[in-house]
Amino acid sequence: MVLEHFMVKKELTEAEIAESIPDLWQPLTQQQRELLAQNFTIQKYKKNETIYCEGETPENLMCLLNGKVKIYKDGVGGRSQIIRVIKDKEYFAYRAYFAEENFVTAAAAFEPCTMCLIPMPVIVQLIMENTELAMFFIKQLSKDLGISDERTVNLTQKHIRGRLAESLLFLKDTYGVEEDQCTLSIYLSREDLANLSNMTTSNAIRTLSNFAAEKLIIIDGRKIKLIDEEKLKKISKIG
Amino acid sequence: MVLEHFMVKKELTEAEIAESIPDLWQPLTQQQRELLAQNFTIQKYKKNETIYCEGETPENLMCLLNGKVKIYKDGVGGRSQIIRVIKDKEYFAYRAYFAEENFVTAAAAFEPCTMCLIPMPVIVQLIMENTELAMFFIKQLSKDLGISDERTVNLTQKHIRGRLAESLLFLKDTYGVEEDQCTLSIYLSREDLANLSNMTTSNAIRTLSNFAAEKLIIIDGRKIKLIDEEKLKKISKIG
DNA sequence: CCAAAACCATGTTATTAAGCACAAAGGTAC
DNA sequence: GTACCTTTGTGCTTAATAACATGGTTTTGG
Repeated sequence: MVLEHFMVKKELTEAEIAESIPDLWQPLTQQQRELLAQNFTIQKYKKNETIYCEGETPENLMCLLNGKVKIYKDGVGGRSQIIRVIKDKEYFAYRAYFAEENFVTAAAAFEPCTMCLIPMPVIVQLIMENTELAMFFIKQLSKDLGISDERTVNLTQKHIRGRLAESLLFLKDTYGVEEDQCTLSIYLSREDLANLSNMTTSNAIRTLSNFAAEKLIIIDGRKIKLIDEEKLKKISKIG
Repeated sequence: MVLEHFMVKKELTEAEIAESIPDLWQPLTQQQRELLAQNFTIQKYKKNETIYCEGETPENLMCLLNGKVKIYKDGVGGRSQIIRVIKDKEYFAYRAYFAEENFVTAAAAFEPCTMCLIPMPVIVQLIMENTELAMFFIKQLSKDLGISDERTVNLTQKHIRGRLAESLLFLKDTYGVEEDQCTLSIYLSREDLANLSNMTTSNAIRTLSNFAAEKLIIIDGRKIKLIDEEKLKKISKIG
């Protein structure tokens, strides 16, 4: 599947760039900002399009400007596991470069996405020149590692209901809700929900139906309303 | 359980320090080395002693000089999960400080251990002054994050035999073997082996016995000899 | 619009792993 | 040495989850 991207090396104003990637931009000197602006590319992806694959060599840091992205890993027997999800203004695709590895995960767009790309060598040069930027990445990686360790335990020790409840709450935290304050803003397939919660698609469907029967949620196709969040938290906590 | 440590702020020679923590030492200027040497403490822990607990506030970077350490997390229902293990010359206990969190894991000594402690504020100061050191931590965190992501999928998707086989091979890779080239250098309880492989102690015992019956390993108490490593790799791979 | 494909739902069965009970072996303290 | 506690080993039972089968429903693409 070969797909065309809009690959735009457009002359964005510095103000536009600054707003897109404030965490990266703010610590930089004027000279460093110019270097960054010269190496700043915008790229768009369609819904469900693959962004990168396991085994590929990382080249660019990516920052999601808008849309929703999943980072996942294909495990044994065709089962896929969603490792984390990316939302607006989050950076990704840089870990493997820093570790001097190829990607161990893949990334795909849940929805149409716009992101900006910056070549990793430029990022490394900026880190070398700018201590504050280095600390930004150290902090980001440290947080992600903590989350990953936490996730390992949650996915392995909690039971199905606990894992699904946790995923629903996680999706609310990450992508938020619509105007009614309870409909999740992301509409996932049952399969993605299963891959996020480490279970088979059948079990995601079944457990979701059970939650609906227990009036914890209301489901309408892919639209999910969280009704009894307290109860969901309890289910998530006890596993 | 309150225990006394040997807390030695001894005047180690610079050569001794350089040998203990080469990755940290090598990039530093003479002035930075002096700062580090002034803030360098040696501490010893007994077998099975707790090094830090979940929820505590991190204060020091630790480098294991000799011994073996487990980083683990207590999950639901008293089950414990070993997240990673530390060997000679590896750094740990710094992630939470960088992330500005309390520890989300705990650490304990598998065996009698000696380590050195360096206050995290000193480390941060050195990182701010020394780009090469910053890159060292970025790389280390990036590698650990990749390992953690990999581990999440292995622990969730592989079956019991695959997970145990993987743990045995992992222990060989990490801590090595004795002179006979096949006896694992680390003698773990069945419970630790279970916690490393995400299974109950009963299942670790049972599966280990099965491996022995299949002549893949020889067990003699806690001593484990890997006999048919190829077969173990195959079991680990197919899950 | 229609056909094909993908997705959702539900029931049934099979497999896997956990839980429990108990006995034997090994270590440790006194 | 003896008593006690921890660890290891085994068998059996039960619970949890995956796998499979089938039918309905929605979405997609021409």
